Amino acid sequence: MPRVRFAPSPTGFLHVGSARTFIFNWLFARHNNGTMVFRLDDTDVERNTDQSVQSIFEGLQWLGLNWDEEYKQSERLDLHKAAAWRIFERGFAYRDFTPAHSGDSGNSSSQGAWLFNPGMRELSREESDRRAQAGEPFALRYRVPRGEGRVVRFVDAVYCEMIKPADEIEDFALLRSDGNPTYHLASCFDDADLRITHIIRGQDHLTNTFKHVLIFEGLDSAPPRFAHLPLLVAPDGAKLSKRKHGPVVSVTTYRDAGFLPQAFINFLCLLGWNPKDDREFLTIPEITAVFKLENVNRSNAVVNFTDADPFDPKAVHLNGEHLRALPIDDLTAQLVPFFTKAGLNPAPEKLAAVTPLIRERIRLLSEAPAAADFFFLAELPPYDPAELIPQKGDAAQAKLVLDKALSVLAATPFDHYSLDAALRAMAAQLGLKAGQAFQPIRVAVCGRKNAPPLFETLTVLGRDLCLLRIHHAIAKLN
RNA sequence: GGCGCUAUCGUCUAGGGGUUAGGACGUGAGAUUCUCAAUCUUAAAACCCGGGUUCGAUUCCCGGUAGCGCUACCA
Repeated sequence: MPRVRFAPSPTGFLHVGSARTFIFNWLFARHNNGTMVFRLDDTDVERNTDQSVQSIFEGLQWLGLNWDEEYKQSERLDLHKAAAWRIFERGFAYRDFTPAHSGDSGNSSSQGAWLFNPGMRELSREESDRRAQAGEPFALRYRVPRGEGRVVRFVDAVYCEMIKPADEIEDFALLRSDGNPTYHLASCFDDADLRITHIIRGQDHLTNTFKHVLIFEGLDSAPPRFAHLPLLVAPDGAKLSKRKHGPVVSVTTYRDAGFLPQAFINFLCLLGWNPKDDREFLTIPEITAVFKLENVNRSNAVVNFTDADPFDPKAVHLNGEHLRALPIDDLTAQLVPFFTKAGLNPAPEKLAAVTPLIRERIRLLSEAPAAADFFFLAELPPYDPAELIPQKGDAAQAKLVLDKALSVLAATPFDHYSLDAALRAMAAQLGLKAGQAFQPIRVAVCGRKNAPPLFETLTVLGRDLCLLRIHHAIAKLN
């Protein structure tokens, strides 16, 4: 039974790259009947914030994908330290008494020397113990095997076989001079201890993985399988970052803009993975059914946002499709908070009647209030009376139509078929095309030219309101 | 600088020694229609460059270039 983990560091909001990593882990777990572990990698006390923890949980809760076990790395600190010393006792690590680097990292000239700190590696156990005893500060470093032909290798599910000469891997730190474990140690120990079988994570860890397999060896633990995911990058090519790109990369931004989680997930899955057929609109069960790490590709994917439009057009399009796939009642329920936020408080029955009229006209939930406000406003916002006049008509004609409509609507039952028949008859009687006759009425009633189909709109609005608005429109024309 | 990864329409991608290089988004045109949408049809749009291997490379190999990543006692 596979066990996978998602291990975010709470140093900022949950961003779309992390979300995708979570999703791929989740899909792999669910596809293989495995276990999903959530682990908060919160060892960096300096940069961790509660707000970030909050944001991560908020984002994941919105996605609606669950996990089976939950851990906090900071609660396992003693375990990590003990693990480091076990590695030391097994001869895979040594104390390095060299003072920590003082800032400047531009050491391109010191080629070779960076691999390890000369001398320290060869210090006798006695001397090492004595200096430690004397209180001299030190870091604990991994003793990377040296010598001709020594290589470190692993097989990545996405990038295939990876091999690196051990001589190109530096003696990296396991414990800092303050005694605290580094990320690499904590992460690997936890992965081993939690019996993680597959590590699925961003490709930015691909080269770190060589160090990780070394740590697993020091831990006397068989390394898990690895799968590295291509990175999500911004249109400028840089790795998506909270720092550079701001809230457009935050999952909650998508939520607040009215994306459906299933659409967002669908979109993210298509970045670096595809089902090998021409389907693009996919439900979560559909994706789960066919998800394979082997179908993950190896090149970075651009999330195509701009200053003008913070969302990738494809994401928006997919959201529109998912919106339309939703049962009306579900969509209505999703819409409520967006109307509330816009200051409209639609009666539930009325909103339920409006939803089908706007469903094909919005791509984001947040677009709904602007598309349907006239259904709920007592008074129409001001509009240009010129809009009442159709293309090849004039004010007199518009007024004629509206006057006539007044009497027709007063006398017609307010259902779709009756209105259809009555208004078409009216148009014919006036010698006008349907479009010409309907525009004045639509604008009078909706306050704008582009709106849902007329008869349905009238029905939902109700006779009284329609007549009132037409009266107002006539007044505007005078 | 070193090491690694990657390279197909603007973007996401399929494909693969011989194809009209396929799909999707976006863009243009048209159909439908009471407007706008939705829907349907359609057009324009791509194999980074140079060498090999081969009868034939966009595909395989090598090199270059570019982008990205790693190169911390950050994660």
